[in-house]
Amino acid sequence: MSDSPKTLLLVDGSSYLYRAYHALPDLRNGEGLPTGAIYGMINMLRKLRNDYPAEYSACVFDAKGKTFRDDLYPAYKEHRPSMPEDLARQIEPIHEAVRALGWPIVMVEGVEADDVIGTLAREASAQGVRTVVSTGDKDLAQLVNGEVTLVNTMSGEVLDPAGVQAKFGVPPERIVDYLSLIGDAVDNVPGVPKVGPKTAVKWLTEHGSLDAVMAGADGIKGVVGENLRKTLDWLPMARTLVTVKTDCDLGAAVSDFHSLKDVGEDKDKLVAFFSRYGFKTWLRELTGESLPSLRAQAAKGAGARAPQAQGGLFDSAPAATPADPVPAPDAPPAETRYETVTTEAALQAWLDRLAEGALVAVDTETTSLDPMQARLVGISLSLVPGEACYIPVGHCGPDVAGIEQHGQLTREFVLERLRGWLEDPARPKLGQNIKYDAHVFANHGVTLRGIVHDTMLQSYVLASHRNHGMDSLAERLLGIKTITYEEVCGKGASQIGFDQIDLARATEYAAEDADVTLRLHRAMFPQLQAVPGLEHVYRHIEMPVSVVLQKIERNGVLIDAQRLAEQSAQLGQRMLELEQAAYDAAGQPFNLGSPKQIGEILFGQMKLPVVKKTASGAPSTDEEVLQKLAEDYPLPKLLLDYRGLAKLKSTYTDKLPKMVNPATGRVHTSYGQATAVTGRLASTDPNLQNIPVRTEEGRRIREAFIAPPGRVIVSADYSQIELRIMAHISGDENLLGAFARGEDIHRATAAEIFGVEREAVSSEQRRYAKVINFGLIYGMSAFGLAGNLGIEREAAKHYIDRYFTRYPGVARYMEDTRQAAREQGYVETVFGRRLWLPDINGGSGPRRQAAERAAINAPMQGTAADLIKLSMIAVQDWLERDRLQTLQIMQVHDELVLEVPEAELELVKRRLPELMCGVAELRVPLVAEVGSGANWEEAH
DNA sequence: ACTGCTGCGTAC
DNA sequence: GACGTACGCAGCAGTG
Repeated sequence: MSDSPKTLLLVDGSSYLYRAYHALPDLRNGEGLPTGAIYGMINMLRKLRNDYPAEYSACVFDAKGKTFRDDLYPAYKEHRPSMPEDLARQIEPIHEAVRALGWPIVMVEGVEADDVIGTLAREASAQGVRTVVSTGDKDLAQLVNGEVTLVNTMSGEVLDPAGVQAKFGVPPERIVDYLSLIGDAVDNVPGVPKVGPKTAVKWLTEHGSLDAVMAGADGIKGVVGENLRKTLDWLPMARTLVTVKTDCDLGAAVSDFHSLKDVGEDKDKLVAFFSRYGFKTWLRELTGESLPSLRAQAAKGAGARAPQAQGGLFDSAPAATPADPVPAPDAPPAETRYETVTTEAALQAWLDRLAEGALVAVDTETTSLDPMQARLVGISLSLVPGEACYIPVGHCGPDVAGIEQHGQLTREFVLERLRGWLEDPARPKLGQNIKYDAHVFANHGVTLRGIVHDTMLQSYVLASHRNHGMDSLAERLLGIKTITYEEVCGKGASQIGFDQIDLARATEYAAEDADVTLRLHRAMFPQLQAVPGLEHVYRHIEMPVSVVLQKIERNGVLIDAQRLAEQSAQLGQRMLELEQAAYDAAGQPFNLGSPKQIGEILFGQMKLPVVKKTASGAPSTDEEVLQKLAEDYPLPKLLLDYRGLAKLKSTYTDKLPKMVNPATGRVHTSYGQATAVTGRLASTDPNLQNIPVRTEEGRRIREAFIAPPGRVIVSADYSQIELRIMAHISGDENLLGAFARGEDIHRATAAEIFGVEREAVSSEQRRYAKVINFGLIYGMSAFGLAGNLGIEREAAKHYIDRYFTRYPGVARYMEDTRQAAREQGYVETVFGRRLWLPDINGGSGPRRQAAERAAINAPMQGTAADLIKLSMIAVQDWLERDRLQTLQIMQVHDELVLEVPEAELELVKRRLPELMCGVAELRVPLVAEVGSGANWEEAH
């Protein structure tokens, strides 16, 4: 063994092509040519060159031509989809780039890349040269030994013999056996049916080798044993196919690996290439245009950033929506100065700048996406576009006392120095979804105050139907391709925490976020100010409610987990009984949770009539269908009952206890404030806006939403809010009159439609009227109404006509709204919130009709959302002003739920509905109904 | 194992 | 195609 063995670096180019193509977004250069795979490939080769200095290297690609495997097994790689067009167009450019970077390319006709790599690695080993193989393909793990290592450049994973053992459960020399057993679906090489990684490892561990497994096949029980015996004849062929050859004839061109030397970059070619494909950052590096020193320092050794967008990237905005400002195509790249703050002096310098009182963009990096669990890893700040700092406080390793550790200031020290500014309501702050950052600071005992702007909410108010993520906003409005979190931390199983990222790379990413947030504000806020209604919604509804939402989320709600567990047990018991009954009715067991299997039983075996089909053409088994079939057969009813119980158990009684935060003992939902296009909130993790209420069974879940001792739950909901808004907007005299007189609105509607006195309305008639009233809000057609009521379409049309005759203002409103939507491209709420409808003119028939229904619904749903948001702001303001102990804990679209000390109960029950009804003066009275109790069910 | 889609069902 | 806005479950197919 030599003191310094030489290294051969082999890149499995073919496997990386696909991975780079799929992993990266659809990048294109100025000519519209796809460049994502090219970019990924160059990036990867540069990184490899840096990480693994090698005396010899090559990039290996598959070549044309049949291989020995095709001859042995004609079905080899059959069914594999052909290469996507956009990738195929990048192959030639990739070869060109690889050559320009100085890498030898090896392609041998009739030999797969894997076999080329195997052969070269073996030759190298024979001559005492180490080999590093860079690949994303697990099959090559069979090549690993003392001299050959595998590296997955995209995940950073390095596999030596111990690594292979750890990853696969078998050593490298058993990988071939392992692959033979499980097969390779991608290459269309079958293994033993029903044998996956687990079974393969188990067998190989027990018997030692594939040969031994085959020899002992008779002793293996069960279906898998049966399958193994059936496959015995095939397995030798499978082994041959999955074995990488190490003795190929590579021809004269690559007679041995000594010829595989890096010839160095061809700068002229690279310059031409980078400019042709629009890789501006790399171009700048090559042509020596220096970057600002701090920026360059931050970028050192961390790979280049993605190329800048050049115009082809911008999705074309629907004609009717506001045009995004697009930067001039030849605008010079913005210069950036990003600083990593790791000393007391540097922190003080930033504190001095903060003291000047300008608007500051704030962003936090953390350990978790869960806002209540996230721990602070670093803070970034920006006061001037292009300039930002990153203050790391939690990178690598546990906390220790003092003001400095791991080359960073400690979290306690930084937060104490920043606390005065962070908590000062007079120091204006800006963020992108700053509600999240407020939670993070709160997790460390710091109350973020002075939140005046949020770019996510600006985007939402300007165009609620578009994306509001920072990366897409930056691209759309600034023409900047930002570093994504995924690029920094990876994704899926290989994702690592931000605290693991080195400070230079972390600064690049985090400081950019603060910088970009500030720049986005400067791009969007003037647009908001240009439309008074939008500025009003932003300033007086969205920004203040954001602060309230953060408090509500933090308050959380107390859950009686014990009670839910009991319910789960009962539900599970009854499900078992239903399951058995269903098996008996069907004559065989099947998965009751699988619509597909239900369909096979009902419509395949039992030949029941197909009532309707799903979107994909399969026979539907939804509630409506089962309901109908249940009239004539017993099984559908069992399935219906089972489904109802399964839903309750899986979604609610099992799930909610798992969502209890261990630190607070309560459930903390997150309200999405920029999710629903109409202005409504959305609740996630868990969704507390769809807790059952309609059935007796479901309502029991609400009994588990409780108050702690000495407190009660109070709930107040707006009565008929959307119909009231319809009356207000339409100005229909008849409808306004009914509300003014405080009538039961469905009864009044029934009296009008059926032409009877209020007192003479039957419950059936009232039910019809209720369905019609709801249908109107949703823009329902005669067809829909007929389906819903189970009546003829003609009859439904008759009722609708009758309705519009009695409420002509409503008919006028519907038509006016469609008209306005077509002319303006948007509709508005009473408070000026806009909903853009790109399909209202441009869309195809069905899409345009859907847009028309959305146009009719949005002003009502959106105004209701505006009203309850104003209520939440007013209620929170009142509670804090009067220093009450009452907490707001939930919002469910037209309902507010509070947790109230008994001493404040009477006050809250009186004042809460007053506040809710007083937030706006409409042409109809607003009515809120309030209730209280030991749990949500009692209060509702 | 992970991802994304389908089918279904819950809320207002 | 036919009723608007959401979230999330289990199953399942495709992919690594």
